[in-house]
Amino acid sequence: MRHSFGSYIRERREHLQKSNPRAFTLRGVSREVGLEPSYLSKIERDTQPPPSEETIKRLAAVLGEDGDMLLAMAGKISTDLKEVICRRPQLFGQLLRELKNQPDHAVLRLVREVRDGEW
Amino acid sequence: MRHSFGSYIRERREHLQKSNPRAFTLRGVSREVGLEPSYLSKIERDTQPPPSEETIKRLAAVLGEDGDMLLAMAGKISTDLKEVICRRPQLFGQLLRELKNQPDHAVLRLVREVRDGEW
DNA sequence: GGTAGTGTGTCCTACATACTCCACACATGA
DNA sequence: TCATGTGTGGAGTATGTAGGACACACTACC
Repeated sequence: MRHSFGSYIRERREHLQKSNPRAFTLRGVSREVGLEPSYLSKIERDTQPPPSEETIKRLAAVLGEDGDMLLAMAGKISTDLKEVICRRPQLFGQLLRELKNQPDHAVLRLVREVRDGEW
Repeated sequence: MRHSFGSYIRERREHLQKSNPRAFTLRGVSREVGLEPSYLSKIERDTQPPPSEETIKRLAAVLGEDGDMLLAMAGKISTDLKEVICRRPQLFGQLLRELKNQPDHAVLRLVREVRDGEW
């Protein structure tokens, strides 16, 4: 992983700040997300571990980032995905371990297969 | 889910106890797993929430159960699977949400496809 | 030269997690 | 009858999680 959670958030926020200097200050974003500025500051500098799943999702929404990806950078998985797996743990466990070392395009092909119903 | 985590553990342990009365007492298993008997007792009666991932895995080994399944009953996912997903969160997120409502046999077919390299 | 807005440092807290420790009551066989 | 083994009850503890409160220093503006 090239970026830690915090440094990525900071980079993204500062990027957005370039085209909208007033809204995307640390204080602006923290207000929007519903956090204390000092807390977000510590998160962005990786002083503090990443926040909770819910907070990460709100943060993703405000920054226009993908929730699953941000959660992954925090080492977490969305509860709705967790439920999918927990409902059929052996089945999906097997599938995921099988796909672990497959290249992206192979997995993607599978996704399309299922979606387009080619079976 | 027909069973809670605790009641399932208890049932499985008592089943094994039938063919091996000395080894599969609550105290015997708790010693094997490395827990206090009172703690395991509370877990089996769902007084206490399920234990940690590591403990669940040791418990699964002692009881001859599938780790992923026991973890799932506790609402958890093995860290190795978590890592697989966190490495490519969007890809696997998409796949899992696509497969969420597919029947078992369809998913199983996918598993076999990948394993047998039919592509 | 105040004041408004920026990020940051330090301390604190409430709650959850993952257990242990010790005492107890009951049953069982020697 | 008494030591031994069984499950259980209640209390306590250590560590982690998820933040909040508040003061501070710097900058820019009027």
